[in-house]
Amino acid sequence: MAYWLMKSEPNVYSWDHLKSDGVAPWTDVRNYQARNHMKAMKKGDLVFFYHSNIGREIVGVMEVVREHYPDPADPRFVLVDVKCHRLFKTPVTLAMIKADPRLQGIGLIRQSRLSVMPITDDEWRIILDLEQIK
DNA sequence: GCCAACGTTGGC
DNA sequence: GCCAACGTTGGC
Repeated sequence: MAYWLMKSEPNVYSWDHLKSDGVAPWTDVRNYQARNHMKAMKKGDLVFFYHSNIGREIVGVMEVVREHYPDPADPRFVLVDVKCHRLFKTPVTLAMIKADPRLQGIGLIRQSRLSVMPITDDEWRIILDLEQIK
């Protein structure tokens, strides 16, 4: 199983929106690198939900329930369907991630504009640790 | 194919 | 509101 992180501005589409939608397509990715990551996602993969701009924190974990299919709004890009898996007890903030020497290689820091990125097993475990610590 | 101009993302 | 990073566009 692989791990990922996807960003959304919570005033546009937040964790609570997904929670009330149940299963929903992840829309509006218009970057080829991000799209390629979406194409690599498999059913059952887990995905950190990051609130960008407002909050700047990982709020929970989603699960991929449908693998990539063409975006009807622009067939050059794709959608995946996701659902909420588990809400964090406390969000893991960007500040916490930046302050952790073990997470300096994470895409969230290295490629701050990328909205869909892979997360290594180590990074995944460290972030779950940070959730417990706070 | 290069690169300047421009637009977007997202942290601060 | 500013700006750094970086992707895209279009002229040549």
